Amino acid sequence: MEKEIINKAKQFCLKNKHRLTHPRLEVLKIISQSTRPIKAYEILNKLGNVIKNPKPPTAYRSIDFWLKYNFIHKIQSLNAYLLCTENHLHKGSQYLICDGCGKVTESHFCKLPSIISKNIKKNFFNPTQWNLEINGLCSKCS
Amino acid sequence: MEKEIINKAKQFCLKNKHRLTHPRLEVLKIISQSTRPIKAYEILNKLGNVIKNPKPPTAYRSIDFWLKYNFIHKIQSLNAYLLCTENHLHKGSQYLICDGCGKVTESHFCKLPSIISKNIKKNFFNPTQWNLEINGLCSKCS
DNA sequence: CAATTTATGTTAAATTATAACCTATTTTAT
DNA sequence: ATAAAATAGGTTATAATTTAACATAAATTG
Repeated sequence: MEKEIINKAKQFCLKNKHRLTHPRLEVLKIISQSTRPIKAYEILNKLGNVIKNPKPPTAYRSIDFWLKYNFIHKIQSLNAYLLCTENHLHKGSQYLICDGCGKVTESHFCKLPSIISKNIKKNFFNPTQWNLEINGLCSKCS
Repeated sequence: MEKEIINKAKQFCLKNKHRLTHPRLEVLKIISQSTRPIKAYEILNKLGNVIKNPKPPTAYRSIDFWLKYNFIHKIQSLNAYLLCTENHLHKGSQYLICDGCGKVTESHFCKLPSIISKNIKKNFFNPTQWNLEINGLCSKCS
C-alpha cells in the first residue's frame, strides 16, 4: 500500500515537475501509514523521527502540497488528514466517519447525485468541488 | 426574520425547559442578523456590545447550545456559523458556498440521495447525520 | 428552603494554522 | 558554465480556534 503511493507520488512529481523533497516524502509516508485520519500535529511529531526538530510550517506545507494534488484529503469535521483511496482525480469526496472506532471510509461518485445537481441548477450555482461527511456507526460498532 | 427566530427560540425553550438566558439570546440574535456565516470571534466581539467583556467560553457555550438544537449550523470548511433556514429538525444539511461573495445557501433533503444511501448500505454503515458542503460560484459571481 | 441541576464568569491553556523573513536548492536561459 | 528566476525549506513568532477546570450564580425540584 505505502510503496504504491510513494511510487505514484514519484511518477506524479516527475511528470509535473514538482520536487519530491524530503519533508514531502516523509509526510506522505506518515499519512499513508495511518489507518485513521491523522492530525497535523501528530504528523509533525512523527516527522520528528526523520527530520531534526521540525516546525509546524514544515508539516503544513507538505500537507498542503498533497492536498492540492489530491493525494490526501482533509476531514473537515476532524481537522485531520487521510490518504486518498481513489486512484483518479475527483472533485468531490464522501466519507463515512464511524463515531465509534474513528475509522473513515472514503468513497466517491464522479458526479453529484442528480437530486442535488438539480437543486444546484435551480439556484443557478456553479459547483467546483464538494465534500460530504457522513457520521454514524460502522458495522463493527453498531 | 430575526423576530421570528427569537420567538421560535422562546417557544422551544419554554417547551423543552431550557433557559433562554441573556448570552444565548444575544448570540442567537447576532447570528440571525448576519447575512453570511459568522465566526466565533466575530460573535464574541459583537457580544461585547451587550455583555461586558465576554470571554470565549461565553460565546462558544451559546453557539454549542444552538448547534445542538439545530437553530444554527456550522460550516466546517469556514469555521463559521449560520442560522438554520429550514423550519424543522433535520439530520443532514447541504450548503452552496460561493467562493466569490461568501454567501452560503442552505438547502436540505430529508433523506440522503439513494445512490449514496445504497453505498452506505453496501458498507453496512449506520448513518446518524451528514453534512455536504459544495463550493463554487453563485449566479452573480459566475 | 435545602438540595440538585443548570448555566455563567473567569483564568488559563490546548489545539490548529499562518505570516514574515531569510536561506537553500533546482531549473531556466543565456 | 553561470547568472537569474523560480521553487521550496528553516526558523521565529504569532494568530486563530477551541476547550479544560474551577468557582459562582440562578433556577428548579423535592
